[in-house]
Amino acid sequence: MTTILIADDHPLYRDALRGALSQPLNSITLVEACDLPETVSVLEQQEVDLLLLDLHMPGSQDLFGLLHIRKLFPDVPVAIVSGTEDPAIISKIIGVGALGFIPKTASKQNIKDAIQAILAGDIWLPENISDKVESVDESFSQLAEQVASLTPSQYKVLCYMRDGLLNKQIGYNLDIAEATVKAHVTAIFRKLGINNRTQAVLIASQLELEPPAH
Amino acid sequence: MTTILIADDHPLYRDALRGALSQPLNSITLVEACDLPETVSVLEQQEVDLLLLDLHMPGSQDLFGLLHIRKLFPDVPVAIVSGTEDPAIISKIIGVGALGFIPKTASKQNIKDAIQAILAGDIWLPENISDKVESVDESFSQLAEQVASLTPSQYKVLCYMRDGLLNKQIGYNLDIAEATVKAHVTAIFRKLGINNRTQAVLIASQLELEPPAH
DNA sequence: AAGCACATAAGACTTTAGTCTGAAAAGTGT
DNA sequence: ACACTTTTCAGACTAAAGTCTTATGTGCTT
Repeated sequence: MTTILIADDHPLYRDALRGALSQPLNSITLVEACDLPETVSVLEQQEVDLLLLDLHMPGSQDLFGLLHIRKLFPDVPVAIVSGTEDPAIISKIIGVGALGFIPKTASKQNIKDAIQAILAGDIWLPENISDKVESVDESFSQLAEQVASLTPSQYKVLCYMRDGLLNKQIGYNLDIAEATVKAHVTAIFRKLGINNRTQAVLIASQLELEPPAH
Repeated sequence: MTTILIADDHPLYRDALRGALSQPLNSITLVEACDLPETVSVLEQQEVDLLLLDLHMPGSQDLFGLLHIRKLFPDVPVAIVSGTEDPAIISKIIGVGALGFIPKTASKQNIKDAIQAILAGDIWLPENISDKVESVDESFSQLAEQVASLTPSQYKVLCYMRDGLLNKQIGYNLDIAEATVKAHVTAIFRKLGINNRTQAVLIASQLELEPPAH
């Protein structure tokens, strides 16, 4: 019995994925989520054998969200579903720990192949670009490691910093004291090897892959 | 007599452009620049009838640099040369005031056509994507307008802010007092409708179009 | 000549940011 | 049970950010 979690904010595409999965694969359980917090919540509650994650979900923040998931649930295989087909971006996705990349233009047969490969422990990429995917450069993987070393609370604080909030506002949102926020901020700076919040915001927004579409 | 300025940091591609231009068009003068400050310097010194601008030049910062050029020299027609072919990005480029977009994969004939069209005052786009280019949404064009309203000094200060520098360091780099930097920073906040530097950095980095390649 | 935008900057001030020390509670894994 | 990490936060402090006011000089426009 295999459990697959579909995390995508687009209901229609969730339907399409469900359709592509239910037919070829039997004895699977499908679970769905439409934003990042919900995805985390599902992963906490039940065992999941494969996560199909859309990079552009609300709260996901592209690679930033993927790093977060990888950090919290290192044992859950993750395949990224996205509309992008840029080899440079796909390289980074793989470099950050995803086991596969499924373009939204993939056929049902491709999706089926991909999922079976990933469930078997392989890395799966679209054929036409698998040779274009290179290993990411050292500075990026170092950055990814540093961001991945953040604790969940530190991650949340960094998310709010990236939205331009003051420490006081972050504390209000997370329902903790400003002193605690400051403690987290200092810890983040240490781990990222920086010394002010502007640099932290820059690092966080470097993990965005596309310009904001809205 | 027509003067064309080629601004591209890649010497080989400058050569290629030069080759594509010297043959079909006669009675033109070619000038070259390899980074943004040099481009500005050339535009200050001589009349230029067309600027072929690479978005990814050192110091250029993508749309940020284009906005800067458009602000300083609103009468100089600008065509963007870039490797991207993403319609969303091209839409923004046109929305920010460029008169044309020439993909780096364009043929000599295409380049010739493009330049003649733009010199004649038309907007030129690659055929295969000209129908996919949409008008950019209101919030983005409003953002672009606000950034374009910055004075040259304010632009420079924002550039340094975006690099994570302190006011004191910015003052040292620009050889002005920290008090002056603060005055500029406050003016920038007013124009952008924000109240702290984190938000300024976010706006500036939203005008980046691709993740840093290096 | 007068007006205007811009750049420069000092002074005084309030508010955030950020560090350091220390400490207590809660959870995690062995 | 023990060690370890994480989260929480206070107090005291230094540094930086940001506002407001005022002012001088320059260059450009009308």
